[in-house]
Parts: sequence; structure tokens; C-alpha cells
Amino acid sequence: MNSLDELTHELFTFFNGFSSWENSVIKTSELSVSEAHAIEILGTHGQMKMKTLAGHLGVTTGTTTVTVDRLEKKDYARRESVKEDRRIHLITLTQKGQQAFAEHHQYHSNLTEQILSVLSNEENEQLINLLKKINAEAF
Amino acid sequence: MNSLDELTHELFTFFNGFSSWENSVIKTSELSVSEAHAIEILGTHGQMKMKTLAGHLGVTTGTTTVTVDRLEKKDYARRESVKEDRRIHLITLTQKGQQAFAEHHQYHSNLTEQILSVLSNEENEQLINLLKKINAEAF
DNA sequence: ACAATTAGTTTGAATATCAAACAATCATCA
DNA sequence: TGATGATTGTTTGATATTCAAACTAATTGT
Repeated sequence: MNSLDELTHELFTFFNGFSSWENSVIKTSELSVSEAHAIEILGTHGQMKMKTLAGHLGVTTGTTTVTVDRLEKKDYARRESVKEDRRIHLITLTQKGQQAFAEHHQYHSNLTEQILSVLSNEENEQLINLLKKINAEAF
Repeated sequence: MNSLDELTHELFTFFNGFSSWENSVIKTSELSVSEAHAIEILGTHGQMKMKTLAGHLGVTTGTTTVTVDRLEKKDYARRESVKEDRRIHLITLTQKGQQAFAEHHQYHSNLTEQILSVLSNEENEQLINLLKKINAEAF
């Protein structure tokens, strides 16, 4: 196996590991995958309108309407209207939504610690530098 | 922001970049996400029975039945029966399925090259070592 | 004012998924 | 050898996810 194939294999093994970890975490909550994603985006970037949220989720506004309907029904988020433009609804996390976001973030930190625990301090430094570089330039 | 939070942020940015890249690649094909996953698993591990495939996909055998039905209808895979145990169906990629797998693998290699292009040779070495270690021990 | 654009919702259809019931086959052991 | 229990995969009924396209309401530009 050449070096490119080897790296490809390790990259996608890593990605798949992350994926299944993420899915199993979400399954412990009362949220669906799409609801959890919406909460993560709203928690990270703050309130935003439907169209922006749909963009972050990578789905249509129609799909986002359904997702936000369910979040609203379960009291994780609510629509707020804007005086300046009455077409726009700002989606905002409720108290319960913010708490769910904080819990999810805690799970993320746990996984990071799990990863760090198998690395030396020097490797930890390397990892963060590599990721910064890749995130900034490669995607 | 402390160092743990920083690494968590970079890790999940990396993961999300990978995710949306993967989804956009699948959308260019005539395959759904679950069909593409099944093909990737069959291409990587070779033919396997329904239950094993379901395990790899992380879904029930009922769900897998539907997925394989569609792959069979579109001529990407077929069920083969086994003399020794007539309950078992081995799922095998057809020619067309193998070609789809090869194409998908090529896309993966392209992404790897894209990532490598922003790294030095030394960083490339570091990345592969870190991933090997994490994949082997952390998940 | 009115035509074009924009934001979001609704609708209809395809796909995804699960749990539970089911059918076929195999294994055990009395 | 035959009855019972376990295993493999399919089917069923229900709910969730998603899209494209049609639609409504509001804003903007001319």
C-alpha cells in the first residue's frame, strides 16, 4: 500500500470512528440527529434566521421548518419575530436548548480528552497545529 | 479559551468539514447516503451476510433488507445463497458496484491529496503517525 | 403602485428507520 | 428421530427525514 492510500485509510477510519461515536451520543438523548445538529449550530453561532440555519445544516428551508417545528414543540427553541422585517423569524435556543447544547459540548470535551490520553504532550501540540492548518486551508 | 476547548473546536471543525464534503460527494452520484455506505463497506471488507452488513452500518437487519433491495434493483449488488446454511445470503458487489466503490475511493484519495497539499513532508509524517495512534487506541 | 424578489411554510412523494411479528432453516438433545 | 429452541433474514406498520415545487406574506426597486 502506498503512502497516499495509507493516509486515506487512516483519515477515513478516523472519520468513521468520529461518526459512530457522534451517533451513539445523540441516541442517548431524546433528540434526533437533525435536531441535535440544529441545536449545535444555534449554540455555537447564536440566534439566526431560518435561511441561515438551513445553510449551516446543508438542507432546504422546507426541511428546516419541520426541524424547528419539532424543536419548538419540545421547548428547545423558539421563533422570534423582528420588527424591521416581518418576514424574518429568528430562531433562538430556550433555556432547555442551551442546557442541551452545554451537555453536548461536554460530551465533545470528553472525546477530546479520550483522544489526548493516548498522546504525549508533544503529539498534542502537533495535532492542534495540524488541525488548525488543515481547517484553515484545506476545506 | 483553554487548550482543551481549542482542540475540541478544531477536532469538530475538522469532522464537520469532512462530513459536508462526504455528503456533497454522495449527492453527485445516483446513490443515497445509506446505499453509498453499504457499497463502501462491501468494497472494503468483501462479501458478507446481511447481519454482518447491518452491524457495520449500525442499523437493524430490517433496514438493511430495504437498502440491499434497492442496491439489487439498481444492479450494484446481489444476494448469493450458501449451500452450507440456506438461511444465509451473502451480499456481493456486482461489476457496477465495484466500479462505484473504486470511484468513491478515488474521491477519498483526492481529498487526502487536497489535505496533503497544505502540509510539509514533516507534517505529513506527523499526521499519519497521530492518526494511526488515535485510531488504534482512542475509539 | 406594482413588478420582482425574498423569507418562510405547506404539500406530495420518496427514502430511512425501528420494533415486533413472521417464515425458513439449523442445532441440540432427550 | 423428532420436538424444541435459536438464528437469519423478510415483512409490516408506524414515524422521521428530506426534497422540489407551489404557495403566502412581506419587502424592495423602479
